[in-house]
Amino acid sequence: MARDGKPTRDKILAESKALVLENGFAGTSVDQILERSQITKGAFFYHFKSKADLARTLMDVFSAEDLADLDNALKETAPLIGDPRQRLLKFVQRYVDMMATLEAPYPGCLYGSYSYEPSQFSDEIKQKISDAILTWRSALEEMLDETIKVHGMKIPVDKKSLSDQFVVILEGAFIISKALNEPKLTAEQLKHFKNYLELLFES
Amino acid sequence: MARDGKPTRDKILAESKALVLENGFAGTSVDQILERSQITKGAFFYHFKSKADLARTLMDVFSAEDLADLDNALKETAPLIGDPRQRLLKFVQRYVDMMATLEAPYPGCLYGSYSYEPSQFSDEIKQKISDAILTWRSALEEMLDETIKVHGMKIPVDKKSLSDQFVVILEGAFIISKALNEPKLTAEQLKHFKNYLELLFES
DNA sequence: ATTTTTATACCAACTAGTCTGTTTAATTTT
DNA sequence: AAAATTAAACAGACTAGTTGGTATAAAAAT
Repeated sequence: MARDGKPTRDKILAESKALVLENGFAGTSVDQILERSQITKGAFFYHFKSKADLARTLMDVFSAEDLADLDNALKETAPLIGDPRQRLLKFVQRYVDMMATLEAPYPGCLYGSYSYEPSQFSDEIKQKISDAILTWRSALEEMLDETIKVHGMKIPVDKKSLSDQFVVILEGAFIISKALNEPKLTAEQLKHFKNYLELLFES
Repeated sequence: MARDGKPTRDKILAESKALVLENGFAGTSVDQILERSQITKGAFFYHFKSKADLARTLMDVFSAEDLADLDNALKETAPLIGDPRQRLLKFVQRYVDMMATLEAPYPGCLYGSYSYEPSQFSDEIKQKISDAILTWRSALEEMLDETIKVHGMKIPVDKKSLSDQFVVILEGAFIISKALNEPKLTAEQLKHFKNYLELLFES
């Protein structure tokens, strides 16, 4: 048999992700990755056939984790499925709580990072980002549908764009939280989204 | 005296900004800027003493334009100062209308771009970004204060973070709009912020 | 009014160093 | 033995920045 390459590969992925969020992808050199990961060039190119291959893998891993977390949030709130309004609010609250624990601004989202240097990435990668965002849209739209069925809406608003607002606020809050160095800002912003939903679906 | 260098300088700034939003700052080479601007290296380094100098100038120009536009929006809505709720809503609607005219996703905001490769920029530049965002916060907070004095709030919410939400939604919407290639998304997202304010300050 | 000067604006070629990626041979771990 | 990794040299393209010189146009001097 042979030795296990997974720890090395995981270390490369973790350090690369952090570096990309600090420097941008184009601004991160392979040599920087080697230094942070404490590995050699041979090891890097053993695991990734190119820097572009790393970019793709980073996004694959990130989006898989992101969507797995969405899935968890849906499952955790599934018991409230009989009260869709409560379920929706609980879902949002889960992310409020998550962001409220941060002691430093969230280091950033690869969707946002990649979107600000789009020419560096292939269409395949951009498609993956788009797919992930649309998965969030669908998940929230379904919860909204159920809620509207039961409660109606205080004022008529566009359902699709309301679904998008969750991700929009997250992405925006990550940027502003970093720019102002205010770790709690993201949780506060999500709380406003929850407020908005509460006002829209008053009981 | 001598010939006028302003057109050249302006061309460099315009093309650089576009390139930075496409490739990121680190991902944009001076040679690329030369090619797009149809100038030579000598001309570039005549106008900017380094690439870092360009980064600083780009942000100076961008934030100045951004804050000038904020100032315009405040002045345009100043006649409604006697009805602070209407003024606030009109202020937001102005940006809804502006974003609704876009036929392609907004190319991006330099605050967001710079925030996703923070190591590339000096503290001075980051301070400029922070100052600009805080200026937005103050402007909205003042309008909110006046509105609350007259109308109160339907539910108690944090005023400072509510002020921030305008910029948060803009930044987030720029990213998601680009990622999904949906030009109208930004206007729709701002509309939700307006809805939220209307629900908070029902008459 | 014509020539000369001057500061600015700009160009083309060059330099020193960095970038990603390759190669090779030896070594370690299971 | 097979897989994972080190170490180091190397190539070719690209990087930011420099240099020495030239073009332009207005002002100054004649």
